[in-house]
Amino acid sequence: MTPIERYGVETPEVNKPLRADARRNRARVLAAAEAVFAAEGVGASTEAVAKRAGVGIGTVFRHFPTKEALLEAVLVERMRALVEHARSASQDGDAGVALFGFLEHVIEQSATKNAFADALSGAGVDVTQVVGDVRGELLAAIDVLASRAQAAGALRRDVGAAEVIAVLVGASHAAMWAPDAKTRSTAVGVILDGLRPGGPRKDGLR
Amino acid sequence: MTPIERYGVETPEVNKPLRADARRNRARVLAAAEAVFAAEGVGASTEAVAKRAGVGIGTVFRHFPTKEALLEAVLVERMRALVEHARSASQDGDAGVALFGFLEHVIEQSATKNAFADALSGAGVDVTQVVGDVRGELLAAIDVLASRAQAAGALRRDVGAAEVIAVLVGASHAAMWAPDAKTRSTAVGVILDGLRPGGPRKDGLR
Amino acid sequence: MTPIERYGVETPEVNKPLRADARRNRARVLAAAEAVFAAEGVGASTEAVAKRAGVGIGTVFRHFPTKEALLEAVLVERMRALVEHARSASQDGDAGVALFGFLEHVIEQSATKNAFADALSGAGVDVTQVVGDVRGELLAAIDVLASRAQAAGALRRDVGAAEVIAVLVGASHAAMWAPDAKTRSTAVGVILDGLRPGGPRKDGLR
Amino acid sequence: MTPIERYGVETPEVNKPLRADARRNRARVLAAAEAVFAAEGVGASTEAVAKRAGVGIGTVFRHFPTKEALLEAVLVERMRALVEHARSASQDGDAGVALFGFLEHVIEQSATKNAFADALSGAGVDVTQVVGDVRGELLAAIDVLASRAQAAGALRRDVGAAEVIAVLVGASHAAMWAPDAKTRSTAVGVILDGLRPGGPRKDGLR
DNA sequence: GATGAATGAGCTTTCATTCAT
DNA sequence: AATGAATGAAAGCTCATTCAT
Repeated sequence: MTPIERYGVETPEVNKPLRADARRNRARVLAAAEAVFAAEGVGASTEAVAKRAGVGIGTVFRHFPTKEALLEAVLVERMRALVEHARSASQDGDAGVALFGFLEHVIEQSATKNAFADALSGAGVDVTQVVGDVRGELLAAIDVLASRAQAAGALRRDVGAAEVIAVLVGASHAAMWAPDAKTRSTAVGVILDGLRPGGPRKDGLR
Repeated sequence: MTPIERYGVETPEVNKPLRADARRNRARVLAAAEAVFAAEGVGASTEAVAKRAGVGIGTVFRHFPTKEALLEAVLVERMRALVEHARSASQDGDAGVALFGFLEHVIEQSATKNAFADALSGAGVDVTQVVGDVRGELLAAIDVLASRAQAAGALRRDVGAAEVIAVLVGASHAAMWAPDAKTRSTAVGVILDGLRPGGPRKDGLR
Repeated sequence: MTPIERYGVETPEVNKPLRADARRNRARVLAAAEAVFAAEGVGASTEAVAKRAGVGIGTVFRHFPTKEALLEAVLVERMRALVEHARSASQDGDAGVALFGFLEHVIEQSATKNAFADALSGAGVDVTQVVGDVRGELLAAIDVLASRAQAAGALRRDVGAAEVIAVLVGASHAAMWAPDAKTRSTAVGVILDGLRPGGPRKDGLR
Repeated sequence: MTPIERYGVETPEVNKPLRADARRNRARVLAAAEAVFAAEGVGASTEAVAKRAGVGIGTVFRHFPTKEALLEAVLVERMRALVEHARSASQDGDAGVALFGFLEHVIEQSATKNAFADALSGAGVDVTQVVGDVRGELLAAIDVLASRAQAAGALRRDVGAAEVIAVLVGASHAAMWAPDAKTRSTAVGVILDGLRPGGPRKDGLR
């Protein structure tokens, strides 16, 4: 379910046909912002977002009253997509495949889409209440994946959802930093290996 | 060789006393830039750096012709410190302790010092030739640590210096993202565990 | 005749019931504009007026094609109220009480209602033809008050309606400027005293 | 003494020759602002001020960090001029001529220079500490004029400096409002007459 | 007729960079 | 060599006005 459809949820049959264009524009602005910020970084100008969305700059500010609000909305959007993905992954029969498949998918995207990993870390934006809500949902969704994986013996028992996310953030950045595909693949493999049981050394090395 | 001494390179014969203050100023500006950018992010104004250094803004631009050059110099400075640290760590008797001690030290700093981890990843700045040089030095220094650790059986044999750095970058970001000390400690432990031998699963899961 | 009825003038035959809401809206917008501009100054946004009036911004512009037209309408409205007041004051038996009572009432309001005095002076708005009509009516109404007061020996004979209004404008601003009630009362008293006979010094001081 | 020379006071002989141009520019910006705001009102753009001063817009903001600060500086400048004028007027032999000459001079300027009278009333700008200081000086300077005039029997005894200023503000606005020279002259005369002794009517009309 | 979303010129403000002193 | 005043190109944001619904 895309965020656009959420609107439909609150307006089951018909409500205000007036807002059809507004809705369309809000979605276009959000998509444009996602693309522009991914390509040029959060320093990209709001004007660039407007141009990309094919709307006037006033329209951007009508929907998102400050640039920070826009950034936040993009963040929330990205996190929401993660939540969706995590939830659908939980349907997978094999709990281990479900968890690690999800993690690898996210990491893969990060390597491509500049600053996608930052969606998880808040990327310089002061995370507010709104983000807090989605963050909770993400934690819950990943908790499901993690618990099932632990029950199936595919995940270390000493980590919770928060730790899994932290490791995911780390792996994403490792993937972004790696200069070539081979390094990236190996480094990510190493990090994810740390999550598998057989885990913490018992030899006292640390 | 400190970055300051590089200036001496351009005056092979004698170091004129005239340049004493220039040298001092360059160092002060660099230190100020490091502090200011760490505290306020790379968006901080050059003027703020000048003020912190106690010099006029013209002086900053005399030493670093653009803001990007200044950022780059800070980056190089940070990486050089890493190189120094890695080199001195190689002196440690226990190769495993040497490597992991170094890694944990760097990660610890990252959690504290805003954007220190970004020094390794280039932090939005287009890394140029100059950085390339230091990066080579860092790779070499870490290669020494890694090789010795592998010889001592403390590090997986399928990773090289590049992979170790990638994992380090990842662990640093994981540490930065973690909301509390316990999560941070566990997540970092998990990631570093992945580097230890006993490594890649043999069960065909990946 | 209220400003609302002017609409009727354009529909000489019948007042279609259709226009009932339009009329109501025009009045609500005008009242809202008066309140908003008084509270926030003429810099207040048209949107704020619409919100206060409980109508869409499009409705405001339907009734008043530009912001200046809206300001002008507010001005006319205020002046019309003054005219009404002056006319009803002329009914008073004592011509002196009628005039000075009117003046003091206007001044009192000025001290309270931000920029009320500016209604008389045009307050930065280019006064156009429409205002000119009401201004004529005001001059006439005050001329009646002044003439009667002069006949009764309560007003200097060397002033006409224009001068009385000028003095009234001055007294209003003096009242607005005065930092406290005592200063205000004394200053206004001084200014109005100048209007009473016994008037211009004959001692050659000016 | 112009505001420019005040600088000289603090730098009796030589000090920082560097600031010669800065001083010149500050004065030019201030003069330009005074002219532009007088001509177009306080809504005039800062850019217009810069253009008029023949400097870049950055220069305006270097000297006055916000537009409000610029407005305030203009205000202070105007008030300071008033203070100077009042002080030099106090030198006049005839105390009555000194006071009324000063008042008429100010009023005359108001009629010409748009919004000059507003310098006294704060004209929509939130008056801050700085303005407060000058206001105190103005009160003191006018107090001298008023006291001397009262001693000489040229001014009502029931008014103080605050009341004189309030009346002055009123007279200025009356002058600004008056549509023609004759009305202006008469109205101003009437208001100033109220300040002369012989003052409050004793006939019980008020 | 009413609505409010869209528009874009224009405003204030910041900041990297230049250059006269 | 150092200074900091001057510059002006953006950037974020507002608001009168238009127009599709």
